[in-house]
Amino acid sequence: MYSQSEENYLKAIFLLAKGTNKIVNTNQLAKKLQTKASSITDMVKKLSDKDLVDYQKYKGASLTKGGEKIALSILRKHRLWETFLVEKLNFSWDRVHEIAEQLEHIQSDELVDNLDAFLDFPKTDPHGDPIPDKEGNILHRERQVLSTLPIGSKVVLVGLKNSSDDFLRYLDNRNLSLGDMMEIMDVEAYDQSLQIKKNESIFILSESAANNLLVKNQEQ
Amino acid sequence: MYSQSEENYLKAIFLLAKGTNKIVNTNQLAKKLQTKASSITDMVKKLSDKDLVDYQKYKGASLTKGGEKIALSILRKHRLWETFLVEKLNFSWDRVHEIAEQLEHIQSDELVDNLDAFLDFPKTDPHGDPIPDKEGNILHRERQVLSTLPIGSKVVLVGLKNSSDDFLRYLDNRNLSLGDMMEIMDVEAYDQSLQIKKNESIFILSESAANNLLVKNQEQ
DNA sequence: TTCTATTTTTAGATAAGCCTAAAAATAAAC
DNA sequence: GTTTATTTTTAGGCTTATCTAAAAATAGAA
Repeated sequence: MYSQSEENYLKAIFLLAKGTNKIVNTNQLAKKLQTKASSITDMVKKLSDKDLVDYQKYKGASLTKGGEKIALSILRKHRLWETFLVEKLNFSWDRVHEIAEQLEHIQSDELVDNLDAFLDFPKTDPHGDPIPDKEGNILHRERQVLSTLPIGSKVVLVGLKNSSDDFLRYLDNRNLSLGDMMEIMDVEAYDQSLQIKKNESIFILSESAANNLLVKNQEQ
Repeated sequence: MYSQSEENYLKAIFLLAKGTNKIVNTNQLAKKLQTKASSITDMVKKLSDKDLVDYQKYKGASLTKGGEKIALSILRKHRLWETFLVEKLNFSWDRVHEIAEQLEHIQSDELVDNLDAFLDFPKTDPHGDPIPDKEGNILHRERQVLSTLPIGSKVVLVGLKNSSDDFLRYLDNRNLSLGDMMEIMDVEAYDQSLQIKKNESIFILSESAANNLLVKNQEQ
């Protein structure tokens, strides 16, 4: 099939384009893939020859239908494995990314389907990101960035814009997990920090944290 | 750490030497690894430089302590994953080898330990082969080849000398699984086939099948 | 023991995926 | 609208793991 490298490039393009067909440029990819710009050019050309990306010299690359299909299947595997690691093997959510980066390249449709069933067909991974189904359909739930909401909003934490290990541990230290109910009590005019009420206790979130938390209304 | 190829070579040497420190020769390895003899020579030299095998030109290779340690850790992962696939993901025992060949190369000690615990520290894999522990200790259970036992022996099926998919399906078709109690009723002088009683029903096993079945006495 | 057959090694080549350094194209600044 | 800075591509090289074909060593047969 496709090599691990090819799969990683396709996934990176997908994630940088955020699911749209936006063009992703060489330097962005080099940064994401921790490699040199010249390596990106080489591989993107190769992927273009295989009709997995559309590539225009000096402009950048975007996924074709075929490339997107592969990217979605890798993402599906990554997120299913992350779910497995957290739910079945008791990993904390900040320890699973690296291992899932390896597991996502295991080739066996039957394995993925059986894993999906074993996990009872989860819709999102431990970080709240949607898991594409077998056909590559991905659920886009209504999600808003916490920092954009007005005082008085009652919300549920459903996802993270940024899932860096540091941020995940920051949330752990504040006892914040997906599914938590919260209310915005106040916003500090000076630094945009938020006063949050959760289970009758009140704590402070920095602006930057609030920029990375995705929530939905409690009523929905 | 070590590349997938290196790991595969070390595992192949271990399996061909059957756990002893016997010397394995180039052609054997080439056949096992589905590659050319010249490739074997190249890699074995490389492993020798890294002190993972002892290599003598034109003689063959055997594992050093260090090489054996790695081989055992790969074998441990392979057999744990096979157990996972059969027990948790409902794979049949003839479909797991190929997938475990991929999974055995995933690098994470924590993953292996957590998987081991999740499976409740199994001692053998679905084919009856012993699973090395974390330190590389491997349990050698008393196991005898069925065809070597006398008429009247009452035994339990505990392992397979040969785990080819064809043989596994042969056993499935005869409803034979590990743990089954059997009694040798008769041996045909002409072709050494065995008359076996299991749960009050009688069936015939060919000599070649009996050569590949490992059993222990029921009393043990 | 000498000749033949088999096994193993060497030498040189290839493909994938990466690199560095230099050249070319594009974007930004004045 | 030049000039300067940045981005991207090209050219050539390296490493890993493989291969083929030829040479060397070992094993088997007469």
